Amino acid sequence: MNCPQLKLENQLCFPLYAASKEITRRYAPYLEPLDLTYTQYIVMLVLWEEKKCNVSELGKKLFLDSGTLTPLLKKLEAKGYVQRTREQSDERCLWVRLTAEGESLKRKAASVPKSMASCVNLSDTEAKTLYTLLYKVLDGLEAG
Amino acid sequence: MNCPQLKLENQLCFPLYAASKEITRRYAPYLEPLDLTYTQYIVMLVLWEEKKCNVSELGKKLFLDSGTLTPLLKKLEAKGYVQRTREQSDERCLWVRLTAEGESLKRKAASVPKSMASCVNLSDTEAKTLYTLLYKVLDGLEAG
DNA sequence: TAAAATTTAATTGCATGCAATCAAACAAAA
DNA sequence: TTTTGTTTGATTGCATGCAATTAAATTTTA
Repeated sequence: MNCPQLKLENQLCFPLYAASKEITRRYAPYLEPLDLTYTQYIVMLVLWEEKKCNVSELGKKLFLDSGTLTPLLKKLEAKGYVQRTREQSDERCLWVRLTAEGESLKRKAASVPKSMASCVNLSDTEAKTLYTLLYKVLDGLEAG
Repeated sequence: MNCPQLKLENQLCFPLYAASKEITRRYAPYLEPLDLTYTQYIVMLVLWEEKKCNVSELGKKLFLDSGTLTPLLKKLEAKGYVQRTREQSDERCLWVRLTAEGESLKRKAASVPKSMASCVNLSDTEAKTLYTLLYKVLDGLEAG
């Protein structure tokens, strides 16, 4: 059976999947000194901006569910980077806050984005186009 | 500390990571009737083209290592889709071949790419641009 | 107010992914 | 031929990811 649409080279999903994995793998050496995995790193990115966030907000921002976040946040707590505390008035709500150590880690992380950018072989224009198209895909998936 | 480069919205990696995950998740309902996960699906894509492939070739094409492929291929074998046999002349080499059932699954898979394309909210031109940029990233990572 | 529905995390089970290591088979060199 | 190195998969251990379920707390409704 001849089926061009089933050829690997005709899939859009595949370079997306592969590039994502390879990029994540490339982050590892830069994140290792911070004792962070890539997923832990993007959680910290949110916390460095927000200071305080509950699990469902984190999940919405990062497209991650509680099955992923709960154990990950417990690990960040074990490392001493965050604190997990229940809301008094509604104990279903768990607040995640940076500790002083977690806050100070931001300084060490500041150089990571530049290091990574140098690994990606795109011009500023190309990077911006890619960024826009990826968010268009994401928004489309959220809507659909 | 004010650090714009650490804002989530200024990361290129993040929409790449999130879009990849969401797309993979969107595939699940279309692949479920074939009894395939997404990763199993892309392995089958290669085999539908190649008929016969060893583990290292598969890994190179799909950016996956043996720690991922070995158990996955054993599952495909358990489902009856592939056959794993050692090369006579060099027993380190393991050939993966489609069974008749694996081959016939191609017919059922033929509609998957179109279904998925309808989930992605991009014009043909945008999709082509995205494709090109993603491969540029991938090639750059392989080279660097 | 009592029951039903909703919200929010946590848990469970399964499937990746990958680094590091191991083991077997083969190839090259001394 | 023995040793050394290389290639190829397999194994192990850790960290995601997600669907489905559960449990607790709160809100809505009858």
